[in-house]
Amino acid sequence: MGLRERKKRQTRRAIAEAALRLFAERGYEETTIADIAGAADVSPRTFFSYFPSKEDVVFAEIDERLTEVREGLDRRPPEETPLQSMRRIVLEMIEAIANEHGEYGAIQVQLILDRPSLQARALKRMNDTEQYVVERLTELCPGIDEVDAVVISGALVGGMKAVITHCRAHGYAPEATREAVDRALAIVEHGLGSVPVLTRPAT
Amino acid sequence: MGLRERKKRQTRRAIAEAALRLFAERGYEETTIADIAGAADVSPRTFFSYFPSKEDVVFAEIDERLTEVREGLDRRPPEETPLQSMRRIVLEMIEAIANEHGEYGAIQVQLILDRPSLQARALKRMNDTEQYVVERLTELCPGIDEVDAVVISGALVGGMKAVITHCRAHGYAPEATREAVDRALAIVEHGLGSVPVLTRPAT
DNA sequence: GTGCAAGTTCGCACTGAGTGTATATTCTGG
DNA sequence: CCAGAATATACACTCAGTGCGAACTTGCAC
Repeated sequence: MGLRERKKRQTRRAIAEAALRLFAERGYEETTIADIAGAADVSPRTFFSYFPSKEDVVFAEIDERLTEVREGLDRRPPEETPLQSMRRIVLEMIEAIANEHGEYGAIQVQLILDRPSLQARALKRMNDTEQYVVERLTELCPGIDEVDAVVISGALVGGMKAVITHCRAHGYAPEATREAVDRALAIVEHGLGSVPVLTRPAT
Repeated sequence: MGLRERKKRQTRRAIAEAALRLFAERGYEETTIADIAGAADVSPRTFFSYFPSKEDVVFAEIDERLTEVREGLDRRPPEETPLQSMRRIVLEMIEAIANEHGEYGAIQVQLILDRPSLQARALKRMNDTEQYVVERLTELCPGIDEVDAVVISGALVGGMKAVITHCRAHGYAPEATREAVDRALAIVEHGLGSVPVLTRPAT
């Protein structure tokens, strides 16, 4: 790897870290591109050759994580059922998020949860992942009904979302996480019919 | 209702229609706030006292629709099970969308599907609805597990999303729609276990 | 009607995100 | 060391969105 590419990585990292640090210190809206560029020792214009927008810098790492999820889906051993794959990947992802806690990961999540516009972008990414799951699913199970595939994918990703939310609220204790994942997947597998309160009229 | 309020409604409508028309004619990015204001015969500054942003004008009607869904949830007869309520509300909503087809409804959906940033906002709204369903659910079924509630809500709204997507792709034929809704809800109710391809290893 | 208070529109000046472009700087391969 | 490519930067620009104060319209009391 040449000097050129190394420097590029370095600059990208410098910008991302400066941005996250400033966002944490003084807030997202209160930080301008000029501030970030100044802190990272580049020109404001250069910021945009590394990140297409101010929002994207928040998602830099998260995108890498989502790429890993996709790769995990692609690499799944053939003897696994789709549900087993999902369980494995979700657990891996939660663990990765939990481990990242010391760095800027927590700040990112905090930012995304606070700013509605960032929330919207995060949901878009989730949705893109959902689309990807649909594609893989139709590829994996030829002849599967289209509605089935979309609903299944939605339920799986929805469950993942639920677990992440739950874990953030209750810390990342490993057994509790595993429990939540299993509980979510049980519903996805056996249906809401297994939740009694839903099948009888409730006032 | 006084003259003041009538005029306000009128202006709001004029702005929204001018905006949608221009978006359809020359594209979203190619239309500036100044263009819209000019077409609606108001000052650019006035636009922002009716809509907080350019994006929001696209969602004006859709927000009303979502409000209706919430109201439908609030008004549900006590003898219905939550699943039955959901089926009813989804069918009502699809029908409303289908009827709106003659007006600017189609343009709105087209815009949202094309522009990623609008897509993100639409997903945010879906997610807010999901939150609302969770709240109603915990209110309706005291003592329900938190993970359960989030997964259930995610699956229901995911199913709704699936049906809307499916209907857009295949037209809004009433029986086909009902079929898709029932298919989606069947999966949600009885679980993925009822879809054979998922429970055995598939390559 | 007249006048006053409240609501509404508008013009103006401003900030900040993001883009196009031309110029300088830095790296790479020979 | 040099030619050419990649990268960084300065500059000028568009557009979304905000704050503010002045002008105007409406509702209401007298």
